[in-house]
Amino acid sequence: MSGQKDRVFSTRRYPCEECPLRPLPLFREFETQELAFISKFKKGELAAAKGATVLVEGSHSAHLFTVLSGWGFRYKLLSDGRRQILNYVMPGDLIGLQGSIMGEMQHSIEALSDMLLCMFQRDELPELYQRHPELAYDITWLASREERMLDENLLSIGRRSALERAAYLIAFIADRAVGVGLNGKKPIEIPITQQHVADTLGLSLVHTNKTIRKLVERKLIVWKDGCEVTDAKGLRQLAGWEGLGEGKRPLI
Amino acid sequence: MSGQKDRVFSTRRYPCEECPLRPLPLFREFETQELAFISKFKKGELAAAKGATVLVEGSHSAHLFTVLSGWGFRYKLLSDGRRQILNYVMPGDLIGLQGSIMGEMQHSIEALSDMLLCMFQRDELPELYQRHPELAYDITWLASREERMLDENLLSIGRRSALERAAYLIAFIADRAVGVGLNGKKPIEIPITQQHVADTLGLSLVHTNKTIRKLVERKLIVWKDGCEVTDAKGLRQLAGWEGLGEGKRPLI
DNA sequence: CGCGGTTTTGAGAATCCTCAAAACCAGTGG
DNA sequence: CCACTGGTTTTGAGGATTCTCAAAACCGCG
Repeated sequence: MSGQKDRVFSTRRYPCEECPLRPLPLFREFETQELAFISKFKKGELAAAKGATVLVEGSHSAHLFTVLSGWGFRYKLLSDGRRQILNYVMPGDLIGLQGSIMGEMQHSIEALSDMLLCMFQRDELPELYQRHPELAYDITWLASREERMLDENLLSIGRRSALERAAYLIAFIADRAVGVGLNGKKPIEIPITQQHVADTLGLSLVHTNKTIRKLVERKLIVWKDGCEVTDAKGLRQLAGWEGLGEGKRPLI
Repeated sequence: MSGQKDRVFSTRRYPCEECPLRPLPLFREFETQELAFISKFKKGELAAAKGATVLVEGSHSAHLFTVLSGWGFRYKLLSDGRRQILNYVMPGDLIGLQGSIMGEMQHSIEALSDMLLCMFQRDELPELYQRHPELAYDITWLASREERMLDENLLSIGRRSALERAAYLIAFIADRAVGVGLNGKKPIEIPITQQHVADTLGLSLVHTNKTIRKLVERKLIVWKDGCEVTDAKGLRQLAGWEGLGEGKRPLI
């Protein structure tokens, strides 16, 4: 289900000044000075292969990361192996902050596809707070955003039916994905298995399969090596969800 | 289920220097200088009566708060009225941060008991970030902590059985409550109804009742005008939960 | 061709839900 | 003091949802 190995550290820099993400309309403009600091803050890049564990629960990783490309997911395990996926991570997301701020990681992160990550040094975070209050504010902003997403997910798992839950999940991921330009072609393709969906929704694999089948019958999605979203509006409608309508956001 | 009214603003100050919470062993020591700033940051106090809505989803409240005394809960509603309680708030918790950082509140907060809240001005937050990086860091710390609690709750709702879920919830609340000295007598008394438990666990009221009854039969709790925890260890064991074992934490 | 991972299907069982009504209890007004 | 009220807890019963177990189908890959 996961591999610890497959990690490749590359010191070769993807210079922040030529960041492929930053030009996207989703992200706010940054001062040259801020950019310079971030560039200095960045210690290198980490390539994680599909299936690799990027961060492990219980560890005290010295790093935190911003996703440059690829997909991943955050999860927790119960002692008997039951798994709950907490959220998905995609380009622009800051990961490992919890561990950096509070010490120990309380969740794991696994790569859903090959990923490229910007690496930052945990112990330089205080310096960032000292010297760049706006960036500090941005980090809090990102933490609040994660909290907001978790609130939504909790609402969904707690109070929506299986079908609504599935529709919400896919609509939610699709919405985020288009924001960061992950839809190369028209329909967004989400590289997940039905086991991931089950572990996200808190359902069994069998029932998840039957639920997804209903979404396919309704022509809201196509399932083919992952999920292709064909009718995002229909999904939102089924879930009774407005969409996340985010404005500009920071990118560390 | 809630009342918008019952809010009493009192300008009378509970001076930060005589904060009843700060001396607790749970909270980290603060520099005189930091304390002075917080004291200036604090604009007054808000008394919320039991059942009052402290913050409403969709609003752009000009304030954020730290709970001085009393209990409350954060929740979200689906358009048809289904309610999900996201977390409980108790003394020392900072609330309304999401709204302050990101603009609009995306959840509501209701008082479970009479509450007393320290009021801060949202638009002075940037100044705090400018002038007191350590406090800024503390705020991020608190946001990360909330995220961590949500992760745990999500795991619980998604992957634990009804009985385990109930045990976890009560053990979790109890653990937090003893930390902030909410157990006047021996057994911790949690001022919630079974409807609250149901809306937290994502269960129906009827099934919640039957589940709680099992906990009572096992002599883990007593239900009498709310929940009295008689065997916290037993609850943790049933839930397969370690406890939160928090170290020192900040108090804004 | 065989293998492992993923999806699909069937069937019976457990969990959890809804509906409905009663019991209980503190507070209120007559 | 008592009847009434509203909120909360309890109980019963049938039904829907979701689960587990088991097996087959499918599919890319070596």
